[in-house]
Amino acid sequence: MLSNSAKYALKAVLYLAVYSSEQKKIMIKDIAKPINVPQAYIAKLLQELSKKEIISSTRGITGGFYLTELNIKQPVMNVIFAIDGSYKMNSCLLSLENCNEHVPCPLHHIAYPMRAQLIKSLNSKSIEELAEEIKSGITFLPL
Amino acid sequence: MLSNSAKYALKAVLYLAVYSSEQKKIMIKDIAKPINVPQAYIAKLLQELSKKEIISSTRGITGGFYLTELNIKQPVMNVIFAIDGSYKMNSCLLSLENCNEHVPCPLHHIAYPMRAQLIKSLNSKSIEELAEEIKSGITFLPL
DNA sequence: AAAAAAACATGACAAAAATCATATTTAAGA
DNA sequence: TCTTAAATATGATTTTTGTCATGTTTTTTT
Repeated sequence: MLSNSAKYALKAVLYLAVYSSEQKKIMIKDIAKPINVPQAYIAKLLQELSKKEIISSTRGITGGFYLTELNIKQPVMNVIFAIDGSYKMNSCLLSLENCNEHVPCPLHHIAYPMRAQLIKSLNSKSIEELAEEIKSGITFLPL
Repeated sequence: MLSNSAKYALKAVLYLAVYSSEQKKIMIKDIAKPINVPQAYIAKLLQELSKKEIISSTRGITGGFYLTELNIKQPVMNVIFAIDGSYKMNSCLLSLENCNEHVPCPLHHIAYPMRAQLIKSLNSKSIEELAEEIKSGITFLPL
């Protein structure tokens, strides 16, 4: 449903959403430690997100990763899609190609409604909204 | 959330639930084809399920796999646990060890209620109930 | 008792995912 | 313009997961 990579990417993006801005870029090494992900690994993921313009970055000294006002308004789902593609999230619980409302697999009625709801939530929640919840102590970033 | 192996196992068990009985054992080669899973692979999985007494089997000529009345009354979740263990199914969407109601991760409020609901359903639905739905054409086995 | 046909056990192999390493490019400051 | 410190690009390595192959044990039939 969600690759390890996507999970790591989400943690990093939320970290950036809380602690970075256009005026305050953050270096890869300062992201890796607090979110508890190997530096070289998260670097690769952030580069991919940057290329796809989910997040922003500048090179050179004083460079780093950050989120623009535009970046932070995006739905959380964008991060997941950028890393995993849409297949993983959208596929049926048994990974059956042709499971649908008209020809449902044995678990469809159990699993589909909840996945649909989850997808809806991830599409309607922005990165910013989640960041606000963290800032106000309603939710917590990893560890 | 669910390994490939668990998905294959579920398909096989549901196939047995629909087509087998103590009087009608089914050979591995006759299970593999209709559920569209490599024979050697599903063999290994069914042996594991048999050892853990989720399903039944007898050796020798006229042998095969089947479900007893007792086997078929089990919750669907048993199959998943037998193959994947409980961790995969129970872990938080971000796989954070210490995410819980009191210290929720940023996605907890979005994801947890749905996972809880899914787990509840998989624990309360028996293999038999799903098999009945297949028999009556409400749901469909793979392909 | 021997033969045949099934599950069972074990481990080898392959593919994918996760992780790590190295060299290159870019931007700022001296 | 040179040096430095950052992201970027590329690909190698490791680990995990999925797949396949081979031989062994068990049960029934002849």
